[in-house]
Amino acid sequence: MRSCWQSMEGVHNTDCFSEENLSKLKEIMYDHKVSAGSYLFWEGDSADKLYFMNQGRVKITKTSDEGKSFILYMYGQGDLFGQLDPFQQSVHNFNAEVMEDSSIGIIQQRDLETLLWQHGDLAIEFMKWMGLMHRMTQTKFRDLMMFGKPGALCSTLIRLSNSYGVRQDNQIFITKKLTNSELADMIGATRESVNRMLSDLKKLNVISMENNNIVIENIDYLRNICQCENCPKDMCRI
Amino acid sequence: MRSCWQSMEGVHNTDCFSEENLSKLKEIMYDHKVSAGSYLFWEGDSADKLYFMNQGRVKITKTSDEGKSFILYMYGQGDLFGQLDPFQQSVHNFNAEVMEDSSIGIIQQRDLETLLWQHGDLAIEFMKWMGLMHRMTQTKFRDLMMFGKPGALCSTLIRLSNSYGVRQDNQIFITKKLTNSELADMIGATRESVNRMLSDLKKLNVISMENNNIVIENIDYLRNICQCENCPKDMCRI
DNA sequence: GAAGCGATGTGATAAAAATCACGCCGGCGG
DNA sequence: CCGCCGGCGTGATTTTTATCACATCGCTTC
Repeated sequence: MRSCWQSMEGVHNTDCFSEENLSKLKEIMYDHKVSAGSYLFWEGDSADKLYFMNQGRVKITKTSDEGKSFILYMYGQGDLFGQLDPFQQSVHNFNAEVMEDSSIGIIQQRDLETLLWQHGDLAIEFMKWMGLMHRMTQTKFRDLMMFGKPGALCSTLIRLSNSYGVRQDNQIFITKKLTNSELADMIGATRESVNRMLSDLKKLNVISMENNNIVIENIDYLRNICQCENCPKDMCRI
Repeated sequence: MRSCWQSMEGVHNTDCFSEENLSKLKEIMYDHKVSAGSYLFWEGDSADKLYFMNQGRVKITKTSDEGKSFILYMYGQGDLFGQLDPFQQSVHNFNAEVMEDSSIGIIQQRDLETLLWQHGDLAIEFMKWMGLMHRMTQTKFRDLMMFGKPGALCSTLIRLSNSYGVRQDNQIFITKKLTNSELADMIGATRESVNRMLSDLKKLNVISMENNNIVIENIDYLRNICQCENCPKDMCRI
């Protein structure tokens, strides 16, 4: 029962899997509890696992020599991720930092490979999923490169609304708190710049704050800034 | 016979395929000649083909409302590309513009799907390839976001050297001519900025020009600027 | 060989974004 | 209740990058 709060979730990055195949994947998972601040993997670690978020939040990051960090993705409940190359021994290029105490299902590469060999239709859905994730990366790349920092921020707010938004009337509540520094690291800007851009958006009544959560009041304004093309919601994510 | 010119090519984005499987793919291709300036597909077109470059060059681009354009990829001989989601009806987010008269093998989605169903090992190699392409996008994304425009340019020069470089002694000749505007569109900068950055690199003897081709004289300098981690060459491409 | 054209080179200036330097607020632990 | 700390807000300044405005160069074309 949803009452007046209609969640925009239910859109996950695993929507390309059938119920049946998703549960096949779940059968080969081993559940782990991991606590905020720990790391699932570090760059350089061998990439031989997939991760499924039952609960919690994880960010995929990269840190430069000077200590600046960049958040490539943020994953929440229902998301599947990992450096995704089945049948390949490769190495992580990014870090996976646990942001909140989380419950995560871990799939071993060899178990996945066995399953993919056994079930052709799962293999096909897996390819769909890989393709979807790649397109997500590509469209984010475009948004962050082409429209300046304001465009990058607006794109990120729209993506947050698809990943974590709950709609009420014409407002969208972003149900995860994010610091300005985190937002900055998601778009390759500084905390101060993000702060000023958010202030401007507040002045224009494009967004507002409700006990430290961002509320989107005018998503069309955001869409306009980053020339949003209304991509499918399972692709336009954080 | 290579004599003193040792090509760095032979590294292609299809290296994850076995000879046998690559020739299976070639069997279902239909060869087309396309001329410079034409488009293989436009954003919005349905994405139901794969393309294999026999000869020539294609760039994948996006144009903003104000007319600025961004080059996401450039593909040359031996490269396979396309919006890559088998078993999915999706739509292109980018344009594919033919840069030189080209000979391109086109694979229809349904032919690919049949082949993938028939040959499990090809499906597996196809997944490897998809994963490799995604990692290429991710690492480029990182390079272009984290190290300023000079870092983005240096990363691009390194990637060009992996895609089109020929090594002689300590020099690497980039065998494709690129205008400063093209370089600019690859890194989200302006022609003038690229021009000034290239001038600086020339003054430092990091690069030189040999009849309008870039020659890399000191790749370590470039690596340092973009904190290059010496990723596998089949991943670190344009 | 003059005109036209696309590409390069470069100064001057403007805009965008980062950096530096604080003050402030709210929660938390002693 | 006080001190501390992490996060926020905001001016002033600097750095980075884009914009504008031309000059030049090499090539093609008539």
